[in-house]
Amino acid sequence: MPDHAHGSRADRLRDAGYKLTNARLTVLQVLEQSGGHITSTELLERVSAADPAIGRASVFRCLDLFTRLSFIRPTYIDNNVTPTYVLMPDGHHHHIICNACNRVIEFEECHLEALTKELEERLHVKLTGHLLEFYGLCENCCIEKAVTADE
Amino acid sequence: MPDHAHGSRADRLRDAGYKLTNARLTVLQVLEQSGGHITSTELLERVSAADPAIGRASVFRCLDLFTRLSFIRPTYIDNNVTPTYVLMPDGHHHHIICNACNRVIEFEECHLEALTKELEERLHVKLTGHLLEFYGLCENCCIEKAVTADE
DNA sequence: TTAGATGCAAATAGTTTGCATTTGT
DNA sequence: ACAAATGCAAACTATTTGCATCTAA
Repeated sequence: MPDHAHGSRADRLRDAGYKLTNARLTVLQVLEQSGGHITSTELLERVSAADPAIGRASVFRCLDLFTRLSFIRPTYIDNNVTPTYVLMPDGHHHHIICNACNRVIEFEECHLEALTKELEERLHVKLTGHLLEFYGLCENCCIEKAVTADE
Repeated sequence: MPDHAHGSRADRLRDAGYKLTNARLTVLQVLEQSGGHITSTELLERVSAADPAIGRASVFRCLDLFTRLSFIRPTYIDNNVTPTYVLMPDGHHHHIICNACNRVIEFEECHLEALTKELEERLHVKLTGHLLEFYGLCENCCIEKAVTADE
């Protein structure tokens, strides 16, 4: 078997009662090498390149499973294209999407620990992760818009 | 023309240079009557019921446009189903999605004003809205899981 | 050993496109 | 008047499903 160095998530898979199959480990590896954002189309290509024996359906079954386990979350980055899956390394992820050029700017801090705790207590829920998306204009598009407005 | 009582958003449409067509006003009305969440399939049905002359393609074109204008945001609530569009009344929206039963619990407060301001200053961006999604287990599913674990 | 997972290929269904026609401004 | 927007229906494409086979535990 090839080198699959992703202890933690594979462990979580096994602990939840799922088999550590080649398809699952390969998809996991491709996701983890994606740098945080990957579309289903790109994922299909890369998984197929890594191991042509893995079928398309299995890749989609992995995406389902990993979403249910909060490893990833599908979201729409480019409008009306195939979904983009974002990795949620510690159960959460945050980014800004530019409405003009679709650039994605990531940031780390969210200061949502207090809100998480408050919601869990008030609503009697157990929270395992979150996704925070801001929408607006990136620096470049702010400048362009200002220039356009001047003309 | 029927009663289209949605001043603010229609105004924003016009101000951005878009024509106030029957298709757009009807889709806007259906979205605003949706209570905050609606799938593209449901939307198509309701628009068609409201005015059978409106074509499917126009509805999708509206969804695109309204997303670009930050009136709505597509998201995946049920895993792997048609996208759900959430209304962002004041540019933002927040909810909790139960990973077990897919129930959506909305909440109002997010305390993100300070973070918004900080990001705008630090990254030189202009932010117009945000979506915050928490994932986890709702009260019912927490209880069920506890019961199951006891058996 | 065996329930769970896979790969395949066909079926499905949501969404987009091209174009002639209509409509808001 | 005329650019923008529409409706239609055909084309597309991503995703799902059914089933025989395989495999991790």
